[in-house]
This record gives sequence, C-alpha cells and structure tokens, in this order.
Amino acid sequence: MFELLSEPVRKYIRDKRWESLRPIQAAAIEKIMTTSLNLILASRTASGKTEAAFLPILSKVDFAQPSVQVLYISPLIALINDQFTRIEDLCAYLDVSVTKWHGEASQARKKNLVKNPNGVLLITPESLEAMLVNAPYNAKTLFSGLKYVVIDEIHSFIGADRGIQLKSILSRLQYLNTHTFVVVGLSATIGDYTEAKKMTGDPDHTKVLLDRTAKEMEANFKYFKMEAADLPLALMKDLYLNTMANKVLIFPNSRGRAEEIAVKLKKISDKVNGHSNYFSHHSSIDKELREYIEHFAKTNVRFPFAISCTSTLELGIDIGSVDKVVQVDATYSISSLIQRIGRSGRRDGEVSKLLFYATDKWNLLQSLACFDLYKEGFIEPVNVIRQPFDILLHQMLAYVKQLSGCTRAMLWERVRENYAFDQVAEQDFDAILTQLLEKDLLELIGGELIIGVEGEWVVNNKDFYSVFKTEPAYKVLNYDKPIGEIPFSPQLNEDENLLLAARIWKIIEVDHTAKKISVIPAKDGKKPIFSGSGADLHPKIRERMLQLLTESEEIPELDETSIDILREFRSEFRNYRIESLEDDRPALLKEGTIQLYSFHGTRVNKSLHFLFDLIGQESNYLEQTSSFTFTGGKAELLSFIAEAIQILEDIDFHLENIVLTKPSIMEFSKWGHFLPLQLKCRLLNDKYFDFYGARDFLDRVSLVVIEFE
DNA sequence: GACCTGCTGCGGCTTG
Repeated sequence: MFELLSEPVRKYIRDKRWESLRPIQAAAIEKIMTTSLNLILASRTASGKTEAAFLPILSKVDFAQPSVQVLYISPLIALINDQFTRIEDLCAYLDVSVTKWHGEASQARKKNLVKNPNGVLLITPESLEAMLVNAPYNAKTLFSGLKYVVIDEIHSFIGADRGIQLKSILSRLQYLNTHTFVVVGLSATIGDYTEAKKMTGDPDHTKVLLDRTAKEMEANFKYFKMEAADLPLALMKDLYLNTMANKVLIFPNSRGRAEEIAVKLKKISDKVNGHSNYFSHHSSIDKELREYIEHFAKTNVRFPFAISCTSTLELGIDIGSVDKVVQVDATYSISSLIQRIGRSGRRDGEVSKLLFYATDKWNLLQSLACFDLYKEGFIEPVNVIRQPFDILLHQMLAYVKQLSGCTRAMLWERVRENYAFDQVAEQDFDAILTQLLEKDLLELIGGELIIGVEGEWVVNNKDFYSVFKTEPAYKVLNYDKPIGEIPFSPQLNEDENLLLAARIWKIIEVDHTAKKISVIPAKDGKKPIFSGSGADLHPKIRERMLQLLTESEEIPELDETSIDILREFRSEFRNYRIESLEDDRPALLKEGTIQLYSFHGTRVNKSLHFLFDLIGQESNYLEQTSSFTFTGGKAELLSFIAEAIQILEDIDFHLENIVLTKPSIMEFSKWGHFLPLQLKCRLLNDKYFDFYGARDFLDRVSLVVIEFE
C-alpha cells in the first residue's frame, strides 16, 4: 500500500521509522487512494486511525486550489489542539497549512484563512454552525471546493442530538459545494454500523473498515462495602497501595466522587511521604488547570501520578500511556468501558490493566455484566430518533438566519433535501413552522420568513449554536485565580468548605449577582454537590446481570470478598428459579409489599414508573436495582400490570396531560419546549420514554415470586 | 445518588 502514497507522505513515514503500516492504515490507504467511497474506520484506540485517514487523503488531494480541501471535525476543543500538532507535523512535508477553528482559537488565523482559503481546517460542529448562520459567505468561500471531511470519535455523535445537528450541518455544507465531498469517520467503539454509515449521508456508498484486534487485558475485581456517604477507608487504602507507584487514571462515576478520591489519596500519600501528583479532572474544573494536568501526564515519563476523573478523559486526548485504569463502580455503557480500557497499555506489546472496585452488590453485578459483554465484543446500539423535531426546529431557525430570510417553499425544500430529517413529514414541518410564527420566533413579511422579535433573542445568543443544555454555574476563585465552575446548591454558603480541583477550600464570599464564589485553602471539607442525571443503561446490560445471577460459573478475576458477595447474591436469586431470561422476572414478597425486579433498561424503567403512577399505584422505583416496590402481594401486582397495559391504550392522552400539567418534563431537550403540543408528545415518546419496550415487557413478563422469611 | 460536549460580534478599553 506504501507505493500508493505520494512521495512526501512516504518520506514522512520513512522519517518516522515506521517498520510497517497498521492493518487499518493499509486498508484505508487502499480504499481512499483507489475509490471515492465514504469510510468508517473502526479500530481500537492508539491504532493510528488519524494517520490511516490523513496519509492517503494528503496523498490524493490537490492543494493548489483556493478552498479548504480537508475538514476535520472533532467533538472536543482539547482533541483539536491535540491533533493539530500531529496533523501539522505531517502536513509540513507537503507544505500544506493547517488551521484550528474553535471558540478559543486565534481570531487572526481565522481571518487569514478566510482571505486565503486553503489546506486543512480543524473545527467543532458548533463553530461550523456559528459560521453558517453568522457568515454564510465565509462558509461558501472556505468550503466550495471541499474534498474530504474527517469526523473524529464519530461514535460520540451517533445516536446523539449533536450527531443529528452534525448531519444537518454536513448536508448544509454539501449544498454550498460544487461537487460531492467524501466523509471518513473514525472510532474505536461503534455499536451500530447502520447508524454510523448514515452519518455520511450516503450509506450505500459507505464502507466500514474494521480491525477487530483487541488489546490483551488484565482485569481484577475488588469489593468494599459502602456503609456511609463516603467511600470506605479500607477501599481508599487498598486503592492507594495499588496506585502509589503507577501512572493511573481513576474513573468514579461522578464529579463529587472524583474530588473525594483525589483529596483522600493525596492525604494518605502525604502521611506516608508518597508522591503528591494527585489530580482531579472533570467538567467543573477550570480549563487551564485541566490543560496543565493533561500536559503533565503527557510529558512526564518518570514520576507516578493519579488522575481521578469523569468521562472528560475518556475520549482520544493523548495523555500518553498510563499503567493502569481504575473503575470505581460500574460504567454506564460498554462503549464507555472500551474507551477507558483503551487509555492504558497504548504502546505496542503492552497489556491493558483494569482494576474494578465495587461498593455494593448491584454495582459488582453491573461491572461484571459490562465486562462480560465487552469480552463478547458487544457494544450497545444507540437509540435512534427518526423524527428529531427539536433539532429540526433549531435547524429551521438556523436556515432562516443563514439565508437572511426565505420563503416557506424554499425552507421546506432545504429541509426535505437535508438527510438529517429524511423521515420528517411535510405536515410536521408545517406544524413547527406555525408554532415558530405564533411564538414570534419567526415572522412572515410579504411571503418571506424572517427571524421574529423573540427569535432575535434566541439566534443572536451565543447559546444558540449548540443543541445540548448546560446548567448555570458559579465561578470559584481563589483571589483572582480561577479554580472551576460549579452549579449552585444550598451547600454553597460562607464558611462552608468544599473540595475542588483535588484541594480543600473554605468559602469566604458568595456573590450572587456576579455569580462568583471566593475561596481560600482549608484543611477539611465536603465533596461538592452536583445535580446531574446519570446516563441511560441499555437493556442488554440488565439482562446479562440477571443471567450472571442464574449461572454458577466462577469468575477468575474476582477477589475473595467479591466471590463471597456474588455467591451470596446468586443463592438469594437461585430461589427464584428463573428459566426464561427474556420473560421471567423475580418478585419479592416482604412485610405486605412486593418488589418487582424488571432487569430492564433505564428508558423502559422510566416508562413503567410513569405508567404505574398513572394508574394511581405509587411505586418505590430504584433505578440501580431496576426495581419497583408496591404495597400488596402477587395478585395486586398482576392487576397493576394489567391496568398498566390497559392505560397504554390512551398513552397519547396521558402524555398530552403531563406536558400541559408538568412542562418541566421537556427539560431533557434544549429546543423541545418550543414545539407544538403534539410534537412534544411524540418527542417524549421517542426520546425520553420507551412505551413500545414497556408494552412488550408488560405483555411478556412472568412473575417468579418468592416470600421473604 | 446520578457523565460529557461548545460559543459570535461588537463596543469599549488599553497598549505599542
């Protein structure tokens, strides 16, 4: 394949002293050099996917033309900054210029590129959106001759609102282009190839190149029972001993927990004169601090360190190789687990090392289920929203602004041709349009649709460019030094202490007008309170949890305590005699209550809970155990199930009712609250609930009841 | 008890 590449690119490879091309690189070179197919490159982390795309693209494209030739799109600014150096290094061999374009990139460089459009551009979807609505002429100048679009970490877009927006943006870019550009998507974790192919807009001309080679991995499971709000001391000591001499990433599932771990490990380390390289890394920590930590991890070769983090360090940002990855309690998805495993053992011949800690039996079970499915190569498919009305509404506003007004016919034509919305009917488009006019977001003047009075506020706000919601936050400052930004909670009062950026602070002043919190260092404090909602769990994970309970096979990676806990847990459920994993579900009778374990995914559980509420049977719903507890016995539960099935017949009426009586239910969608009632309900149905799954569950469920003695 | 992601243009200021 080497021979297919252009001479400057071959020189680059020789200078790098690569002995051979990786399988994904060889395959991509062949396809890109000899065809014009769109591609999805799926291969594990650190397998050279970026080069797999760029070596042949740079060999093939003629950069003499006055247009950006290659557009690289990333979900993260940090990833752009990281890839910039690598791509620039490669492009230097061809005398091709590379430009960063995102909210924190240099304005001057952006202006220069507009004056002289050329080379490779690295950008975020939101920056593309901003350019399209604010300066469509720039987009036209820059991209009229675009040849390739490379989408990095494409799995983070697939099945997400941001992915629908990106599809729409690609469609809008294609409209400006004189010919068709080729799309190449990169990812290590694709669970749904059909959806991945649809990202390119032309699934029939999209080929998936897949390298299934997995990294060797060592996994260990440990168990420490959580008795209070804080992590048990024994766990912390064990974690310290297992990480003190290594470079590690620790993934608990929340920002608060990440702080708790960083501060406690540092405390233990101080006591025994260990190293002091303990950090926390998550969305509430100041950007510069985060960059410092990333830089430290990347450049430091000699010293051990530990970064306690959330999914901020899950995607491809190169922080060098770590020796070990620690997962505290279960991940929400296999996809996330794969990304995290990929952070360690990045060099050839290295083994990925993963250490799981569980703090209760349900988390142990969930971790084992994820691990089991991971070994089988399962990655959860995404929840596909066929009619994304909320994103469509946003894109309709974007179109009107981009076109500086247009007729209804023209707008419908654009939407109809936009592959992000190919399942949307004209009458639904019209319903949204009517609503936009009614709310003064749009205005109709002389047959032209223009941005309305209310619309001006919306589209001229910098919050317009993104399709996801963020909560308002307070800046935390130590004198003038920013530490981070955290959402307001009653905990934030003068004289309270809190943990942030792996340090303990005392609050000396809360300024509600300026939304600023002044802090000084302190000795002891509580972890900050965050009001997030966890990610949805896929039904397959819960089903595997039930399966693991009914089996008796020993799992070699468990420590003694985990073995005992699992054995006990299994014997508890053995009494239920589950025969069909699909239909049989345990129900526990205890002191006049009955607890139904659905072992189903989050969306179905939310739907079941909603249905039980509707029939007036308030249940105690616990997502972690996937269970519902009612007053009564088996007969009552059976009648609740029958009633729930009954009420599903009128679900549309009940959805309308909930939207009218409790508008806050639409908070899951940033733009959904502008939709007409009918479409709000349909969006709730598709995105928030899963009544189809709930109906299927209720129809098939067969109760296996056991009485608690 | 619960993840994450991004951000224009312009007026007004300082500085070289």
